Amino acid sequence: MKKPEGATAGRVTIRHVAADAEVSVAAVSKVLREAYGVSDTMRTKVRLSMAKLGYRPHTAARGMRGQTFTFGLIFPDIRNPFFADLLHGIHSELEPTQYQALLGTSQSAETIEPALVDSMIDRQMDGLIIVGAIDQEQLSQISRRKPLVTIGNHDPKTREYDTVNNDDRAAGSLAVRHLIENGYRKITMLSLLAGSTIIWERESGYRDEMIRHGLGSFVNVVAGSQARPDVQTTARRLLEGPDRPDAIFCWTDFIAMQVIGAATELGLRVPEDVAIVGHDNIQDCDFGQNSLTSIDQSGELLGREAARLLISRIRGRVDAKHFVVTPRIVLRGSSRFRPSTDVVS
Amino acid sequence: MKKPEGATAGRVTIRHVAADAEVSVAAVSKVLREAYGVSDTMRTKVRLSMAKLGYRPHTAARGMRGQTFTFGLIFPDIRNPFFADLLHGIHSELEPTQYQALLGTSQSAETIEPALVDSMIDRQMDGLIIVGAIDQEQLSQISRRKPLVTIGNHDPKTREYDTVNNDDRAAGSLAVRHLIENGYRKITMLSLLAGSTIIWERESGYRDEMIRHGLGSFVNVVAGSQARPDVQTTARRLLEGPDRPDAIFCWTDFIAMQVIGAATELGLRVPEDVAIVGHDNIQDCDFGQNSLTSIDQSGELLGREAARLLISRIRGRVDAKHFVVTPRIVLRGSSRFRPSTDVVS
DNA sequence: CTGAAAGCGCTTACAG
DNA sequence: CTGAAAGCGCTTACAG
Repeated sequence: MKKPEGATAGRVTIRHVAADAEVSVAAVSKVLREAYGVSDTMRTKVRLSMAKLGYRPHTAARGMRGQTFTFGLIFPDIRNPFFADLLHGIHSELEPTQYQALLGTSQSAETIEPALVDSMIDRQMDGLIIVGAIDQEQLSQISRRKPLVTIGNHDPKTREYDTVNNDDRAAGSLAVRHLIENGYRKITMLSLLAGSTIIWERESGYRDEMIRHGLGSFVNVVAGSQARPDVQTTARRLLEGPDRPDAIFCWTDFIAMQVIGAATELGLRVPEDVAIVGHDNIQDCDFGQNSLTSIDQSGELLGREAARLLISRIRGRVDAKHFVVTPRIVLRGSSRFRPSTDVVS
Repeated sequence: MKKPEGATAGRVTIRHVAADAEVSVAAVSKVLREAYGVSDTMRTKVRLSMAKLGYRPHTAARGMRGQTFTFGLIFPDIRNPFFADLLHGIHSELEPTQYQALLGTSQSAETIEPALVDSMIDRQMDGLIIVGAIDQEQLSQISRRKPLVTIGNHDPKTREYDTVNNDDRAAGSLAVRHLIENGYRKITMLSLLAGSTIIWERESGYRDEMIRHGLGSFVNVVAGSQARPDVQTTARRLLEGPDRPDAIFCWTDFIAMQVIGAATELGLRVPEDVAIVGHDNIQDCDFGQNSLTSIDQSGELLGREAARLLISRIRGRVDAKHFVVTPRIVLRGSSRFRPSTDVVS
């Protein structure tokens, strides 16, 4: 009585249902899977017995032969609040289905651990959604083993898996255009070292837009790590340097917040002395006293779409889909005013 | 070739390992489980073959008879950033083990859906960690089916499951004591409607400490929902009312941030006109321009401890453990100054 | 349309 | 210490 109960103690199985409905075990299985070739009468009988006995399918047993109805989610890091939006989107898409998501996160924000992928495959996930930086070769290998959808990995040519992305190039342009319209010129981009395709896209969007406006000589991409102390150092160097930018476009809000913090500590006013634009439009952007202009890429939408694609892929689709969502900019206090310019003009 | 591969295509099983090591299937299973009664020679042989063949245990198959090595995590809502801390703690504790966590979240922040619990049980989770409000009767039922640890549910008398908690009573006291020391008197608590044990504890900590300092007549607990519009309404009513409190202790940072936002919009200065203290000490407390005094309950520590308890419970412990962590207060700008008092004294 | 039987990859008594 | 065999709860050809 004190012993842990066996996994199957008292469990109602399809065998019980079959007996109760006076049909074969195979018939029950077919009803369960909504498979072809069951008469209406039989289906009704079986459904009735299932309800009556409170039958619940045993996922592990199903997983032995078929599907586990479980998706593996691989996130690089849960602490970036943007991922909460993604997760929310995935969950809401899955909610009406029988699928559920298993989330695994790396301890490091920089890479995806192969061990995590293996562990998901061991657990017979029906499919995988991988978020973040991981090399194409690895993805290609994974896709041969499991249906795969990536988020935040631009690879529009691949035919092996689906991709879901923000139009990151447009995001870079959007940030620059907004800043220019508000009179900023010396616009620096704070980017990520050891970046991924999304970073490169954002960088080139930034660069192209600067050049388009004749500001090629101000193009300056400073790349650092995501570690908090590093960000502080980089931000301070940038803000205290002889040639302080008048605006900084940060590759993610998380970093932008820290840059604002550093600027404030240095006695600089945002946006009067330096404007800041972030990316992701996380909830914190207008939380408390924060007011950060940011590019919204709708994590929720990206998550929903990824879940949708994975389901359709599991259902048999084999051609690759590449979903891109167009970002929009959300204007807030961190970039709104440009007094010096206003005064001049 | 275009068909989805069977779950077991080309898989290396214990049968292959057994053949390669020239031992029985049962022997391989024993080595795998580090079970009793295998000679060193045999263990070595088997391990060698496992490595050589790249054997990986099939979780679903193990789940049919024994453990799945997977924990089910049930969170009320992923969007409160405090949960990221919990998750992080759980993950870091599990990392060196063979256990993995499956996270399920409710769409509603208020309650745990029973369907979620069922789904976890169907998936043969070895144990469950449930975070947040859920009634004791339901918990008691669940604990009869699965090893269970709760976080954020005070029930020190139960013998059926483990609990991991912040000392929420101390938290309430701590907030009040700090505010009083800084000269605040009219301290209101913003609490949660349809609360849980943690809320009640915080409320009584607040109340007791107020009374202890002879401020019983200022005791005022205002309870609202977590929905954003509601919070705005409640905050505004409180701040615009005839009898504005000079300090507000909010049951969670998430709410505190919104109260600060509302105060700022109303032209009130924080902390000069009204001090704010939150609870959870989430990362956002000193993110960007935020500077929120908050009670730190170390989500990471709570998460780690919950994971540790669940493992030991699965390993056979049957007596209930109740872990309580003592909170500390982290002082920041939102409650630091009390000019009017300073001037008077 | 319906069902008997084999089998998925493990674990667990049980016998040697 | 070691292994043969039954069985966990399903699904999947296959035969009727």
